[in-house]
Amino acid sequence: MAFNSGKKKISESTIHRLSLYYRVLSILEKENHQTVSSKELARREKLTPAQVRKDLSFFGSFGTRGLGYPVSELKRQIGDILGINRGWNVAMVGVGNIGSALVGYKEFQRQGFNIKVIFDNDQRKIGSNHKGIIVSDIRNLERDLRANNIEIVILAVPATVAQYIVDDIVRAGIRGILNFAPLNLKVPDHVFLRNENMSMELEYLSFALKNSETSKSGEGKGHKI
Amino acid sequence: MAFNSGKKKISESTIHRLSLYYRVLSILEKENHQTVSSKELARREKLTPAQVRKDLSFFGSFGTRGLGYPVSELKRQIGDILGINRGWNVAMVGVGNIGSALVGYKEFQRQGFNIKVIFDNDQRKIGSNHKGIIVSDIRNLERDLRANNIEIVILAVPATVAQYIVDDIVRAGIRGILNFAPLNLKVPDHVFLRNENMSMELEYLSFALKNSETSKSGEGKGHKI
DNA sequence: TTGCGATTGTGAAGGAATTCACAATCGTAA
DNA sequence: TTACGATTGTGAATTCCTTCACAATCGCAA
Repeated sequence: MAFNSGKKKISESTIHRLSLYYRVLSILEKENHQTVSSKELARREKLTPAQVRKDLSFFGSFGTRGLGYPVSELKRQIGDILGINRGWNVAMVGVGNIGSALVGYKEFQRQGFNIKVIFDNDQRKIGSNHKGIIVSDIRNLERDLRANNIEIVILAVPATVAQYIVDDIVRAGIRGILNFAPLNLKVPDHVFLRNENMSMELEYLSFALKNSETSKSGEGKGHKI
Repeated sequence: MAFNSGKKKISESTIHRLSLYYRVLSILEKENHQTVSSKELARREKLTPAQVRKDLSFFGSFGTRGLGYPVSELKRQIGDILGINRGWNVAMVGVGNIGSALVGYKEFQRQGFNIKVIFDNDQRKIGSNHKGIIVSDIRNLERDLRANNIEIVILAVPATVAQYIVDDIVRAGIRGILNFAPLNLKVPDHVFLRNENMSMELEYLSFALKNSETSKSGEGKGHKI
């Protein structure tokens, strides 16, 4: 393929799978593999080889026929596509249960998401040290987001106040928000909002277990009822 | 529609959307709405009314033409479909950052997932009290999972030990596992394993932001490159 | 009791994502 | 220098998912 000149639609699932490939490639790199085939990549992620090749083909041709893909090189390329090689300045808003756990979550840093500022409204927390970062007063949200060149905000506050805070965040010029609060937030069109709903997968398990009691299902994509 | 006699394939997305409907219905119930139309439900979740109706139609016909769906009744029905009304006994394995945050996560209980036991291998944590639950020694994993009739396990341990622990969990007869460790675990066919990958949505944001700099995209499903 | 606006439930159509299938092409070994 | 097994990249075929479009039918008002 020539180059990524033409505009193509990339599906959400493809992007999510790139994340998976990236993670496996990191592991393969540590295990000193030089190359990897679409077959092996697929096996590790429970996908088909064709799926892997198709996903990658949207962005270019990274492999060598007969050999496979160069592990480190492909990892770097996917990192470029996802935009995680460049690194991002991230702020955490809310240092309750979830928020403080995520501040200490190594995986984020490893993927290039650097938490630079933490906000809370609790006077007892403000000024305290969380994993080397001093908690800021949420009343200075807009000012401190700008001062630290924050590009992405992770929101881990109670649902009751989430919308007000999002409005502030948007006003500060932030265009990427990851929301952990269990509600649907409103943002302008130019802002990217993603929701992390941790109950969802538990509920899927619940559904699967409930229905497997009668109709013993294997590992297929869907479920019989 | 008659009844759910025939076996139909239900897609993963449909189940995930049921979770969304359930959450919105809980909110509508609190706001004292008696009925809700597919149009309104769709608006709140940024879906199409047809999608909402089709999803529900897989499981029965819950609405009234001209009126919409009865909020509380539909919520109960979806709860039944997802299997969350009956409640589940859940164990948390690993009380590090993520694990201890999730133990205190109210949303799980609210959806019928009751954390009954907590395990860790750290002698300093074993015996200590986490949100009213005494941390058990992971060496008693199999015994205590059985003793407490645990049906679902949430795994929040370092990637390095996750597979060993999963093997134990499977040996204890558990058939539902929610994994937070960043790796792909192997389980037998009869066990349902779901992965929660919190970096994934951040990486999607990264991709979206990176690509929006040039090709200003709106709120469509996919992304141009 | 009839008529009307609103909304569901669902086959059929349309669109999107996945898989198939194979030509192209690599590294390697004789 | 050629022959071969392996593997990619990709149009075409297929499968899966979403949206359309409309008959069916409800509550309500006159």
